[in-house]
Amino acid sequence: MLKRVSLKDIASQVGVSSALVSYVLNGKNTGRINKLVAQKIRDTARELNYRTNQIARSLKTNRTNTLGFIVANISNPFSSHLARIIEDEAAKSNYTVLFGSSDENAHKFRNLIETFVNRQVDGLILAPGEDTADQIVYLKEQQVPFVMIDRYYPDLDTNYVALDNFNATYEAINHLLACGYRRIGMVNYDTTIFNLNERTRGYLAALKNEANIDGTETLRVVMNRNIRSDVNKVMDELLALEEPVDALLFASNEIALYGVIHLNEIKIKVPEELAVITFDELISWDLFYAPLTYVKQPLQQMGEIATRFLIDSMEDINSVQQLVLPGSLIIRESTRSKA
Amino acid sequence: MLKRVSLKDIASQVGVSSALVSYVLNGKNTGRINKLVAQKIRDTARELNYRTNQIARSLKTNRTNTLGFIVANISNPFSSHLARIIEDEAAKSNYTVLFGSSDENAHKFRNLIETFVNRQVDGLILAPGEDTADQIVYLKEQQVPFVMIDRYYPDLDTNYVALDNFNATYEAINHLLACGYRRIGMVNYDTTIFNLNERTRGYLAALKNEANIDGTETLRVVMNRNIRSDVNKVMDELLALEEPVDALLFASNEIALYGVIHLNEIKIKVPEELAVITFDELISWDLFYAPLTYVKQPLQQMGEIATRFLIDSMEDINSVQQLVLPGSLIIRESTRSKA
DNA sequence: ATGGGGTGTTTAATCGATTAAACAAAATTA
DNA sequence: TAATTTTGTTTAATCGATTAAACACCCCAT
Repeated sequence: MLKRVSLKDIASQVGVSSALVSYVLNGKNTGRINKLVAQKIRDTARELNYRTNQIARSLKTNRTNTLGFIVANISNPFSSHLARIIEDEAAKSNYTVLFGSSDENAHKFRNLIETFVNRQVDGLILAPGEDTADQIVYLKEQQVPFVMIDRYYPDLDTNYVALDNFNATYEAINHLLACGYRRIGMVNYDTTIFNLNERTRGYLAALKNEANIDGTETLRVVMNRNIRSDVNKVMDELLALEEPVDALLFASNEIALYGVIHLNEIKIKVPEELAVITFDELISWDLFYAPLTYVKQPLQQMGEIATRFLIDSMEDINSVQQLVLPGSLIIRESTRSKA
Repeated sequence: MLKRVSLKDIASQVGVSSALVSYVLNGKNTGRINKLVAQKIRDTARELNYRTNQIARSLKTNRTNTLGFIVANISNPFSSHLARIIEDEAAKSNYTVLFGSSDENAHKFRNLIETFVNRQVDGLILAPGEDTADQIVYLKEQQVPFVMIDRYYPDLDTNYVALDNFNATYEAINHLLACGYRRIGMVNYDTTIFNLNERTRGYLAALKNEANIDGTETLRVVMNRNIRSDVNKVMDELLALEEPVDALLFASNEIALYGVIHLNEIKIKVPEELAVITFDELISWDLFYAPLTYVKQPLQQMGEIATRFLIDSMEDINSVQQLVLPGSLIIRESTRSKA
């Protein structure tokens, strides 16, 4: 890499001190600087193609103008879409975003936090997985500004923005009931993650309150380690019940992907034999012959608000803001009303 | 953010100079340092939870141990998968990867390069879009180590690793011919991007050499700005020809996504009425009732090799390595042999 | 003429880590 | 015992930018 042009190079070329060059290029002390000299400095900077050495600047100012965003899984479209939104939003406030993917692994999550903190990011946006509460507490102790997105710990007094998972799921189930479905199953992860369990709670509450049905019988969980085979297994179970399910709610886009592929394999007709609802807006849902009904999350808002909350926290570490946002149900072919 | 622990803090706690602390923690000068003192320093560092200030280290060493990866579009699974591979590969050599998405926009591409260079990344991995040749030339002039991946300029003497697009496409067409299809169409972008045009070249060559067919008549291009409606339009055209196409090659996963959704809409049966081949391994291909045949790119290899080439270039800026890799055709339902 | 107020610019310390070179004390050799 | 090596540690410069404080003028009012 060619040696880069520094303030000093400009200074010596123009014949002034590097301090003056710094003042001019940063627009400080503007009142007093000789206009001709200032112009000369600017011209020379352009001519030499000067670029600030951000490393040196950061060392002195203790700010990197960088945010870290740790997603659960970068290859999940939910994460990559959010990443895109946050990147754009942060850019408006002159921040660059670094990404990391924890792959739902607490150990990797910890490493990423460490990496980001070592690189002196100014703040963190986090979608934490299981067993990460200690890390969150640590960040709070260290007074590192951060905000949680999508996932959060309700008991911890931290910034967060997330979907109102309980009500979003409640409405989804309500929709199925309104379409005449009664044997409604659900497939969720076996997890301690709050927002996923809120979905289960919404499912059970809707069935109970709206139709006096006990959903526990048709609720199934799958393990992250053998997600695909587990999904296949529990679906087979639910469809082989004495009174089989006639509708199925998948608690995540990942579960739904495997679930729908399995429906293709075992040639179950949607929605005639089984109605399907899932979470998140994926183009994949349109490749299926019966485009899937889904709970759309307000990604744009979530990303913007998270960035806002974080920046507020960076200005005042005591600022704590929390928000849950409503989802919207996008109704399509896969939940057509029962004849 | 709490004031962080520095070398000096450890030094004063132990009662030695910060130089000695630096030597110990970096394992230099190991021969001469008193073992007890060294242990004490290490213990104190742990006790105070010391983390190197990478900013300060970078300023001095002129290395950030950071690579920049600019993808064409982070929400394309091709990109995010590659990002994941490169991240893991780079980590093995102790590099962190920063990501940026140019969204196929030359202006954004330029900005990202600037951002990364200002932040002193040690090297760049690039998937450049259209009109970016000037940027590539600039990087070469500035002697910034970089490698191109997936996309490259054949005329520029730079590092790259990419798919052998010509032969991969040739084989895909050959497969269709072998299955008995004769009216084989192709939908590609209207672009100057080399690797995409190689696909067109492979398509035409295979038809000509293997079956003496002139493919130009069934070749269609779409514009990036209205990609979805263009895809719909050209597909309708090809299916409405006097002699309609009985097979279709989509030149990218994005085109195929829209294309297959359209087939759902207009209820064309795959493969009975139309066989389909696409590029890239996407889970989406399995949501379609006739799982799609596709050209699989050797992503793992591409990512590993690109990282390798880049690191070689960082050690010796004159090192230039180029490689094209074969794809593999994954044959499935969407190209079943004609009865 | 003297002191006060602008104006324009420079000096010098600083951020935290690295590292060549210097130094001091102990150990070894002559 | 004096000279030399070895051992253990410190000094001080450096990376490049920032910025408070100092400085040197000039102008003007008392």
